[in-house]
Amino acid sequence: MSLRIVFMGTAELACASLLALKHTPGLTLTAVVTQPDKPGGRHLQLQPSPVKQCALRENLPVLQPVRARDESFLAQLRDLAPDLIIVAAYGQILPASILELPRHGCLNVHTSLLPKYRGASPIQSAILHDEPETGVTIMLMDAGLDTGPILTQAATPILPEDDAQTLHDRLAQLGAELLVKTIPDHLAGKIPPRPQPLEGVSHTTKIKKADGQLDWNLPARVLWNRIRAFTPWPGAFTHIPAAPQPRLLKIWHAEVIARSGAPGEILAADATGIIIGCGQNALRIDTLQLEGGRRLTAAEFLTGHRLPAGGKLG
RNA sequence: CGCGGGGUGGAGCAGCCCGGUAGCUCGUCAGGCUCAUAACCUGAAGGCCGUAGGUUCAAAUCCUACCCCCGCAA
Repeated sequence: MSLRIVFMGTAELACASLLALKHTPGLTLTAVVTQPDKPGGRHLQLQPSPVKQCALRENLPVLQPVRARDESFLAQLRDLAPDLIIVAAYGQILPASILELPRHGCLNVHTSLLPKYRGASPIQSAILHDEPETGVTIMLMDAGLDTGPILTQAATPILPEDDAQTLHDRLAQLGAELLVKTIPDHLAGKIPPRPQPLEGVSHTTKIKKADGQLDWNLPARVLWNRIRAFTPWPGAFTHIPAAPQPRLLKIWHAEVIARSGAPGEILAADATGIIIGCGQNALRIDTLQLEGGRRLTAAEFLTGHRLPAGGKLG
């Protein structure tokens, strides 16, 4: 008798887990639940979520309730009679009525080492806080926000070359692997759910576009972490002086170097990078993008744009 | 029809408003200088100016449609 599973997820992060479940023998994905298509992209056209696209490629049935708490959806879910629900980056709070529905409960894949970084932006937060490592947690969901008891965890170091994208990809993979390893043990009752410690709890909030604005008065190390945390979204940015008005300049990649200068000042600009003074030390920008243009290396950028030393960014 | 920027020799940009010899930085190639060089000097190659129409004596430049890239917003 195959185990009946309903998968609930929306963001790209969840796709790896969905695929892993799909290819695990002994499990039957009876439905994939994801958020409704939303207008987005350049012409605000309706776009299916990454999970929906993935589910359709895998020929899995898709449900897109506007509100997961609605009675009509609950009725649908009951008809599916899931033994287990897996939730990953779904984007809606689930009511107790859903959490209590499957006899094996609802498992959540969360990309942090809980109880640290509960909430919306665990990956970015770990980078911003200069953590040496982060990881994924598989937990049994309860009514709170990422407060459920822990089943399993796996850690991964945050490397200097990591940004939110690379870390996201690695955690998505790690989470998927951990998930399929955890499920059989959980079903067999071999994993006692471990309540989250009260010590070390922290919360993250949704990242806003404005968070990407770089304040050059901050130490280079802090800005470096911001750049990595906000790549690829929302992007770390500053402004370059221009007429009639300053132009948005996105910073994709930079490194901290030992050098000092006025915050925001262009200390040097050559093929090896564009060096900007910070509150402490300096940042050497390697990869950047002017609004309207594509992403360029510092060398490419400088062949077509003048950035005289002494100019100020902000 | 959400707002906006852009497609110009291999790369990045200027020129477009005020139509009329396609320019700059870098790269490539050749030669020179040098102990030497990614440095410097000299020279050369390389472009149907996104596509298709239109206006005009003449279009990269003005008009129309389409394709593609990008920023904002979501």
